Amino acid sequence: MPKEAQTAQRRRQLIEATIAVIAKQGLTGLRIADVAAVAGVSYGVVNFYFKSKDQLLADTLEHLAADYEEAAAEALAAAGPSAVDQLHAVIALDFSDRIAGRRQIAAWTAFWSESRANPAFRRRCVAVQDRFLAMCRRLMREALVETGRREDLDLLAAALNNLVTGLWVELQLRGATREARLEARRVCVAYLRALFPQAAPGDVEADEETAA
Amino acid sequence: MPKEAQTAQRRRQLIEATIAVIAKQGLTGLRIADVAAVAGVSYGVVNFYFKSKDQLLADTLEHLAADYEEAAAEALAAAGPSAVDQLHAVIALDFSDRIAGRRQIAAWTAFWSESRANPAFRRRCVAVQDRFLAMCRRLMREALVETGRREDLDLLAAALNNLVTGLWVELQLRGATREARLEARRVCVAYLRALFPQAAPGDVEADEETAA
Amino acid sequence: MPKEAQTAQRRRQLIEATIAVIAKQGLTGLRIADVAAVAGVSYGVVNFYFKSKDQLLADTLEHLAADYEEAAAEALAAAGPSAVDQLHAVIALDFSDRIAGRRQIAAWTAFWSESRANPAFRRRCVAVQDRFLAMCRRLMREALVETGRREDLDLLAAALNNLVTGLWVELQLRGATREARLEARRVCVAYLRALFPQAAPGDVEADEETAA
Amino acid sequence: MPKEAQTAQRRRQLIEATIAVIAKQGLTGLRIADVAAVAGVSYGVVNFYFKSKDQLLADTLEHLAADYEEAAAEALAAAGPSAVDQLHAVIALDFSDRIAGRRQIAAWTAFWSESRANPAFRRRCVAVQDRFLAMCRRLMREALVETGRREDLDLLAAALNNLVTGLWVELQLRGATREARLEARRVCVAYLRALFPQAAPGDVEADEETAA
DNA sequence: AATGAATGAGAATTCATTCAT
DNA sequence: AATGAATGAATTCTCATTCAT
Repeated sequence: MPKEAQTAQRRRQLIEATIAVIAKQGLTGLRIADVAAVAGVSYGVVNFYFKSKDQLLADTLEHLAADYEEAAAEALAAAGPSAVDQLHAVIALDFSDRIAGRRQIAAWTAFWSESRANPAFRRRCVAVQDRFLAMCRRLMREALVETGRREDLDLLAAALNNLVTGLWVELQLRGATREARLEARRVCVAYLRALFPQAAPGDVEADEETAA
Repeated sequence: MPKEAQTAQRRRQLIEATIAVIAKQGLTGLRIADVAAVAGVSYGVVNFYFKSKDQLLADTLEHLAADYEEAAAEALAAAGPSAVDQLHAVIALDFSDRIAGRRQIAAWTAFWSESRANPAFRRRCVAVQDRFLAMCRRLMREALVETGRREDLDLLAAALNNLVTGLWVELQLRGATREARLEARRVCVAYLRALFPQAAPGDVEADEETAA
Repeated sequence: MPKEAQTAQRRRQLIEATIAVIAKQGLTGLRIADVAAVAGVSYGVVNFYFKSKDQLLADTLEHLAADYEEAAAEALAAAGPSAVDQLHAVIALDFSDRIAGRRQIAAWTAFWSESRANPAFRRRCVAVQDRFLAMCRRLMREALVETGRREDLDLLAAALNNLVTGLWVELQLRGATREARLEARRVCVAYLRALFPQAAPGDVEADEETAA
Repeated sequence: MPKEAQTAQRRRQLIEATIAVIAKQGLTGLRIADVAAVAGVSYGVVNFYFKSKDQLLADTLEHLAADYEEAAAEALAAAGPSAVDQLHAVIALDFSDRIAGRRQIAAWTAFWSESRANPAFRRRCVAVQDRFLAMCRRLMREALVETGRREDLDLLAAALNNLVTGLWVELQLRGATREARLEARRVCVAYLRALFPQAAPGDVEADEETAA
């Protein structure tokens, strides 16, 4: 393996260990030594690849955010052309195993909670939300052209965005099992159905395998 | 002042200082010494009134939760008899200064994020959510009797619940200013309007003073 | 004891322990834990009274420098009115037990050696040297008025200053025993005698008890 | 280049880098990695050519000392036959660019300061001083035969020795610029003139180029 | 020979907790 | 009750040294 790839691989491994430790012990219980232990390396390695614990956390958030944004782009590209279908594709992604695994959700909620104290966290979290909200607005605008306009469209787009966020907190509180994620997705779908009664959404259960 | 009341007062003062410090420094940045400094007492006092830092945090969450539950009961009692009005009253409370102040929101998100690692936190947070969800279900069931049934009522009630949660995270990320809270409330109201188009809600602006 | 005095006392105790450890282990071998052990306290105490190791060192240098300047002022005040007598008094001080003890000399040479890398050290060391040089110049100017002018007076004053410095390094290398300090003083006196042959200096041996 | 010569060359390169790093960061700030970086090699190389950091430092001191002793022998050989001339030649060397460069002076003062804690350092530093002192004694004895005896000759020879040492500390504190070295040399020359008024020394400025 | 990733001992620092005053 | 000095466990970070490539 070329050296750069190996470095990237090691960093990724440590970041994933970090997310796992946050999920298990919370951000307040995160110890460099535990990260190293989970990654199966000596703890010196962590400070070798990340200048400091702060840097490790910043890079962890960046990894999480970039992964989400990438997955969202892919999901949109893979979905059908209808705006409603695209909304459903995004919702499926948001509660998929890849994106909304127990560990990722724990990490996201940790970063959200620290974001008032850490400007770098805040900026990155807000950037993700901004993009997600813009996407929701665009898709809902298109969907409502198809199904009939509403004057409070931006508020309803924000509601979708924040509904997803709130469901993630719920998953954090109750455990992001496969069943819980499916139920969360059903809540979102119910919301979309309430808004777009005419557009028949795909069956939640049926989609799951594809999304996971 | 009788001794017990004075003790309760001191504890409350320290708990509020704890919430303020969490808001400023995050849970990872919370130091007993800072709590004491904010409360204007020496740090020995904190260990005098709370067995340990863990206990201080548990009591802080309890304070937060009890305060919310009490305020919700009051808000329901003060609202009109219509289910839709009661829903609006709860929403108004959820984004009021008393309940959704910058500091409280920061504390709530912190407790949520640590709840997987701390069973005591988890239990208390889930209890609050359970009650809120039950209330939403009951009120929406009643509201839908008034306005027409839906089969996915429980999902829509969960959506309301989680929408509020998500909006709190949004407030945490973007700052819980008065204007931001008002906007969050508008999002909730838009959701309710989408569900109950017939029921004309009160004006958001007009309510604010009452709720605050 | 009033609280402030106790704090000052503790700080002094730790600074003296620091000097002792530098003398024994060198600056590179200085460990906070050793300082605490020598002072007979737990190592937390060191960070309690000094924000950091750097601060401890800066305060140690300040202590050393202030002590020297104070002792020099006292020595001058106590000496006779003749400039030559004052020069001899300063020399006696410079090799006295109080000022040129084994430990102090080790500390001074350590600070000198680090002064290029540490601007704060450099400033303080230079300030001491500046004052000492100014004093030498003034006294030698007066002494030479008494005994006959020389055009290279400033150079000869600098020589006295640097001779003392060099003798301190010599004491560091060979051990600042009482006898070694006495010998160092004899070297200085020989220099002064070479410059001021007419002015009969006091006997080195006889002075020692007074100076120590 | 034969293998052994290449090895010697590499070692010299690393030793010079060590001296440069001591000058920049002090002995407490010396890191193997910095030495390697200054030498332009990877840090593994340092441990390849020197068993340990301690060994690197010991070899650095040895290099410094041997270089000085060699240069002194050359300077004496190159000087005229008169003892006073030889003294002046040694003084010129002591403040020459080759011997008293900013970096060397920083290294010497570092080794002096650590010499109480490190017997190997102490022995080597003392050996240099012993030889220098013996040379001063011999030359001054001869010079005084030429110009008239003094009973305190050994003390005056020690004074010369320590004056040079002290001036090096001064250069360490104030910066060993060309001008500062020239001034230091003037101080020594003034001292020699005070001792040997009859022996007209060469002009300090004129000598400089030869010495450097 | 050279490189630099990996290791882990060692040191500084932080900070909750204790307890004498 | 309140204070804050003292303690020392726990943690981060540094960096010399090892060693596989």
